[in-house]
Amino acid sequence: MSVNKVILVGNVGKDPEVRYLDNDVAVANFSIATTERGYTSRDGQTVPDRTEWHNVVAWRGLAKVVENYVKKGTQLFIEGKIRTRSYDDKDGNKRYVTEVYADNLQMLGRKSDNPGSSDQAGGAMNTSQQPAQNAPSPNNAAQEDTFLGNDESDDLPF
Amino acid sequence: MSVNKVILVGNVGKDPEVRYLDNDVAVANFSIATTERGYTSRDGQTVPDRTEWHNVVAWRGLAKVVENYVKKGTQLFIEGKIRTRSYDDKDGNKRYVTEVYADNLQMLGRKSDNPGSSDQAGGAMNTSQQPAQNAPSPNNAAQEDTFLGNDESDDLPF
Amino acid sequence: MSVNKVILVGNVGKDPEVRYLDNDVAVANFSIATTERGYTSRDGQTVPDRTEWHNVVAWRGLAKVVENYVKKGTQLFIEGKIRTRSYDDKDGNKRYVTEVYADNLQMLGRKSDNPGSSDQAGGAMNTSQQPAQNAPSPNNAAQEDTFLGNDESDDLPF
Amino acid sequence: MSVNKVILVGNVGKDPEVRYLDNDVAVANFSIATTERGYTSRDGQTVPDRTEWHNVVAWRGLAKVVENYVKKGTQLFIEGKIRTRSYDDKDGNKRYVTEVYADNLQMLGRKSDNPGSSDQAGGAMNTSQQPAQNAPSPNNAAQEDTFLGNDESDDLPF
DNA sequence: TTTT
DNA sequence: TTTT
Repeated sequence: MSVNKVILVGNVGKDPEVRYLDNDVAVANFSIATTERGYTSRDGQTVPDRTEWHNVVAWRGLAKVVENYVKKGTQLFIEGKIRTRSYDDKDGNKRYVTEVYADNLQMLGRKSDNPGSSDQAGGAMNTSQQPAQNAPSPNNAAQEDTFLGNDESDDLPF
Repeated sequence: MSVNKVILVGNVGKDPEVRYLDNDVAVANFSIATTERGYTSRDGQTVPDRTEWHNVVAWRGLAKVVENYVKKGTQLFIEGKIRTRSYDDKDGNKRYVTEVYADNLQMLGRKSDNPGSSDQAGGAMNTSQQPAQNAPSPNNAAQEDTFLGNDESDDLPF
Repeated sequence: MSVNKVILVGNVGKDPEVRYLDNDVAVANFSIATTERGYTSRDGQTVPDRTEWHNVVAWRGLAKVVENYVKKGTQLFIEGKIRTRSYDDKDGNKRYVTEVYADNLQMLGRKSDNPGSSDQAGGAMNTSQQPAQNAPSPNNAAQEDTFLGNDESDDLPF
Repeated sequence: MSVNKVILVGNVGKDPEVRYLDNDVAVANFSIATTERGYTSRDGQTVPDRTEWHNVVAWRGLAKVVENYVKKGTQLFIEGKIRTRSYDDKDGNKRYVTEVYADNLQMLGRKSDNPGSSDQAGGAMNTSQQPAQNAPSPNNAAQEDTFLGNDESDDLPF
């Protein structure tokens, strides 16, 4: 009876931090920036650009993709949800931090933009749409030419 | 390397059609309307309301929710993807129809609006968000039953 | 070159607070809850429901809609963006709070759910999609000015 | 009281077609592909990749961006709405075609990917959020002062 | 802290 | 064909 969805496209600010829990579960943390263009209003008021930094958290398979292919500057598409968690700061005060919990993550740009990336690099990891579970081939070959092999084009509608 | 996402909030036009395949997989079909408000532009031009009808397809668990709780007039939130499929019409011509393949579906409105619905009725069915979460800390008591029925089930299409 | 989009469907926790700035601009603040269903994993682990509270801010026309029609318990659809702003707490420490800045807001449920609402009450206020077009006609001419009126402007705080 | 939103990230199939109506309004048409990864299910069933082609329509400013910077292969983020329109085919039969009417469009990838693009080239065009664009708001009162000064900054909420 |  |  509710929906909590976030969609971001932006650039990663620093190389992500990835750690492994005792049970070998991977967790990645990084921030990504989105910028709203500034402008000058009719009455001459200038509104500058506004950059928002989002703290993103990714788990498991997604965290591994992050570990292997995401780095400072990478442009990403992220689909996830908002989560606010609390923690006690050094003075014992309760603090809150809001994060974007990633459910899906896609590396954007052309292959050439993600040099470190193998074919699977450019691919996507999805904690949700993954139809099977075991998800066999991560994000394989087929993806490389992301585009080419679409002979369906011909028989396309209209 | 790609995203195909649709989000709709609208009202169902007729009672859905639900059928079961040989393998007992349920499939539901129904249409939902979204309406854009019309307006009068500065130059006096009147633009009328515009209603769009979307053909929605739901499978498995989602189809069962549809079967049990969705009917003519029901207000729904739908998350899914666009799919265009072809078929041959009676004259042997190839025709195309574009549908919204539902991955998540939520009944909107108060419980009282969905009389036939039990707690789970008002709930959600989600083929995607599944067992994601991790984050421990709940978030706070007060909200607990904020919204009842939601059993998940997730599911999956082919 | 970036996208920052949030979509929420949830229930308002308390009656909203609406105030007017010196320039008569309205600002509304309220929180809305979204709940993720808990579940029991295959290994018997129970994950409880998890409710997230989102601080929402609406300006101008949207704030007025909030003032007139939104109250504790109201189910809303909200489209907006994430914004984190800082402030100094009583001890002079910099604190951060993340909010959802609403660009579009829709009251959900049947009319009967929103008793105080007139036709437009139940309607939507949209700081962005606004005059969108409708123009039935195919693709051409008639549609032409389809767009004009859209400038939008709206928004933005700070 | 309704929502009709589409979000796509994909690659353009061919160079777009852009034409100008008598009133100098630009209209762009092009198709973009999104691909769902195939997979092998637990029972050994192989599900191949599935590519979906979306017909996109952009107007005015957006169409000009398309004209100048989008070409075959360009990776795009598109936000828009679903629209189905009808037309009569050569045999006088009513046919329907579903399109994505773009409200926002972003070129993805690094600058180097969009060689022809100047700073604004790589930028975004938004028929909705664009605050600047003069053009006053047609639509509704509430929106009127839509923008003006933003001195509110000071008197911000909380 | 990123990007344009 | 729905809803407001």
